[in-house]
Amino acid sequence: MENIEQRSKQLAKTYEPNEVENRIYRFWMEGGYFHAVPNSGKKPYTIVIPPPNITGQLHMGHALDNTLQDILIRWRRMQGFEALWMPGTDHASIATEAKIVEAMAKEGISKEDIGREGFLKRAWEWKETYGSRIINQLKKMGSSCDWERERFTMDEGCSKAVREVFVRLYEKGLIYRGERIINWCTHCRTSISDAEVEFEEKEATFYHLRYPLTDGSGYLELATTRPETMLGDTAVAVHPDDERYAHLIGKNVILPIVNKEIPIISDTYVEMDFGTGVVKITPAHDPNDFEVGLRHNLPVVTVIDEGGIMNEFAGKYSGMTIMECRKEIVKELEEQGWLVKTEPLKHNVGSCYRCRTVIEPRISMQWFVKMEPLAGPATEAVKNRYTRFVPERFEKVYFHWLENIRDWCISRQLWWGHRIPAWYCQDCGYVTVGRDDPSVCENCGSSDIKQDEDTLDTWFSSALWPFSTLGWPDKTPELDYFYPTNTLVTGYDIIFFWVVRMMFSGLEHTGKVPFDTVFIHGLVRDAQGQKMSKSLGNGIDPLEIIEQYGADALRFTLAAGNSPGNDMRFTTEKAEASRNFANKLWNAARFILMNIGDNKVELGLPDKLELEDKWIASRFNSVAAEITENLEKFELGIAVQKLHDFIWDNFCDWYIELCKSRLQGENASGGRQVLVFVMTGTLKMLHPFMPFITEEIWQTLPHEGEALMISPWPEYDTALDFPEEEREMERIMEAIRAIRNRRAEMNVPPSKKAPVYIETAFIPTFERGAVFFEKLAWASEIKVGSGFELDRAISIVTADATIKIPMDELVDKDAERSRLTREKEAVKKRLDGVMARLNNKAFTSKAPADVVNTAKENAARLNEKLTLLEQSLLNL
RNA sequence: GGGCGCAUAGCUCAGCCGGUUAGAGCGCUUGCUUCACACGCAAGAGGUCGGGGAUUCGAGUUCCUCUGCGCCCACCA
Repeated sequence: MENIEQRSKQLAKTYEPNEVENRIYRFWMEGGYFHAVPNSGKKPYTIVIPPPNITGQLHMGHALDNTLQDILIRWRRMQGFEALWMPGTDHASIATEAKIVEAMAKEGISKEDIGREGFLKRAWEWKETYGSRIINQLKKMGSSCDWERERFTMDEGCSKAVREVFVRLYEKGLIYRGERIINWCTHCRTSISDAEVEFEEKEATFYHLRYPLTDGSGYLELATTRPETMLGDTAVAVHPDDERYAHLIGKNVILPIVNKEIPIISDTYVEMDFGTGVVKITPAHDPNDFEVGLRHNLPVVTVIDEGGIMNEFAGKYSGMTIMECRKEIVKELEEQGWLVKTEPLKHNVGSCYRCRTVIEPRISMQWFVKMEPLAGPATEAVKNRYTRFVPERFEKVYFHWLENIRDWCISRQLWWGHRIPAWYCQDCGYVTVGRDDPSVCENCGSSDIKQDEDTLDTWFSSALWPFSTLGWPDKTPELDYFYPTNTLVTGYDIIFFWVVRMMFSGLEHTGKVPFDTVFIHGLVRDAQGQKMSKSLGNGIDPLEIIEQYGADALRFTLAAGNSPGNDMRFTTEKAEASRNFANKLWNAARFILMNIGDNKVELGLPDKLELEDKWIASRFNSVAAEITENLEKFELGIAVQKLHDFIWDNFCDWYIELCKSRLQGENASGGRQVLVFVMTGTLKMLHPFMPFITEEIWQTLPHEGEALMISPWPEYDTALDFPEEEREMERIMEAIRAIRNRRAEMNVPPSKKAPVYIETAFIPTFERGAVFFEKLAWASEIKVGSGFELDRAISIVTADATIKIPMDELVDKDAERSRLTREKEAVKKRLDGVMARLNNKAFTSKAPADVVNTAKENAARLNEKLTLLEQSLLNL
């Protein structure tokens, strides 16, 4: 307390976030306030962080995601929950491996040069160097994660969970290995899952080719966008019902250039209306053709290798890239007369979501998770409301995806990741899969076994994140207490990648849903509404915003702009407005501190409350109730907006102003007490949104407890409910606004004070409020009563009072008359509207009582105002 | 081919269960060296809530339909 004066002197005129933020964050860390422990006697509330990639740098998406999580976790912590925000990072196999390979390339080293061991050593070093970068950036945001529990998807515990899950699923027959056609990225040189393929409509050329019938009776015309794959054609297909070709089914055609006989088959996969109704079948390089090939037992001829180069089966084209080969083939087909025509065609092309390289469907031996048995429970859990989405519409997306799900290809031809725990016996061929690394074949005992070279899809480990981080598969107190977690906060763009997989994994392995609520947010876009991206270079760096405006301003901007599930635009103008708000708050605190001076301030409200005290207390109270409700409903944007309005409008623009004269007089201590009470209470509610500045101010003001971040959340208190005083204050405020309005219209400067005569039926109210008119309505003198006889005065009419201000030289009776008449007409028009409703039997009989009552009160007020206006006109 | 979202003040967006005179920030206009704050104060202008129809005592809000943007999913080569 003794340092308040000292502190208040230190308070700069404008808030300087940078120094404050680092100091406050350290203070929280030293206090251990972020740490949550099991079985504390409190109810748990848990959020697991979507683990950022170790390659990552904080971008606006992270900033939004983490702001929302921190708001929720701080709020729940203050509400008295044992709030755990579980942090960590993801190894991000493809992205990380690509980065390391890239870095090595600069040194002229390739993966093969240093081998698997050497590569992994480098990768871990890389992780040690860069893995903490994103974590430090999250700290700059103010994130109150339990850093003592920080995890990594490839740490010992997570790896153990991954191994356990793999073995369990394998033993249940839900993981299998097989030769399938999968999505192959020729750049990353690995398979990727269906979810990792991004489709984009592209302009292509549709080549119409003709293949001659072997019996010499003619040709079969077909069309393709990929002529180079004809080298791997093993059939042509038509629809069984297609009369045009029915007589040809079973006959053969000669594959041009290759000069090989291939059969004409029929399959319902062929669309009769599309192209010529004839499709060339290349089982090795097209997923549909692969299926057709299976149905018809067609041979598979692979002509493209894993690097996107034509292989030895491509004959003379061997060694060419796909595009080179296409060019050559088309040229040759044309020369030989097999090319009928070309036409432009728009069609969907899949590309790798990491590197944008066109996906090459490719047959290879891979590991898969059988999805059908897992998808059912995941669907049911949401249908039965064990987990819900906010906003709800995303459930539809979730269901749809699960309904159409195909088996998940989980093996990756990468080194950085969890290596597949399968060992192949070189003698008997048996596959040994186990929790511990085997030294011999489980089947024949041979010691000549080799581990699978592949690693698992990154998402395989992230899918376990909600429980692997809590200790699963061990039965830990953490798992028991914090699991299932409560809220999962993420963007709609990773529902498929992550949310779905956590859902079915959680259900399969723990028997419980991993979280009760999935809170979905949208993308942060730039000022033009474009997606922020590296290639466009339009990204706004959150760290720069923090540097310039402060972390609180960044958070406020993101929170205020959040409407569940919707995208938002980020502009520096918004950040600036948020910074201004922080400064407003800062100065309100400065004002209070200056007025406290050396005085001791008792905590809590004073015994005797003035009218304005009851008004602000009552407003504060309803705001507390509303905001809590908004937060419960995940309406964070609305909540923070309400706080903003309360602080700026009610507290700063009115209450502080109302207090000013009182703070100079006898009753100053009560005012100081109320100021501190409302300010600290408001700081509590604002804290989850703007943690740094609120903590800093709170520490400076008289307070109870060691930190704002662990002080109790304000609750609605019936003792603070003063509806009558709120109405009274409204009457006074309306009168003050009306006077200000009139004076502004007449261009009367504040320096020109004038007496104010108030004629009203609410004499006690206005007598109590009289003092406010001096400062806020520039009154030189106030009289409250009735029947004031004033010769040259302007009249200002509210529903509750007629205010007269003598201003000889400024009064123009004609202007007054026309103004009052205009106002009268406006009031009359509105009154007519209300009366029309009240005279409508259908309205009075069908509308609920409170709506009818409001209308009646309204009519009464309008009536009153109309009467007052008419009187003023008569008295002119 | 399915599904979803958005369309409200000059700009960016709120607006929950339908219910007084539709809000905020920025911008704009006018005035203000008011002893917390010009990153401020006071006052103000600005909206037939995309078009049409329906339900209702009452619709920005519900339903249908149309238009325009945007997104997601899907194996017509």
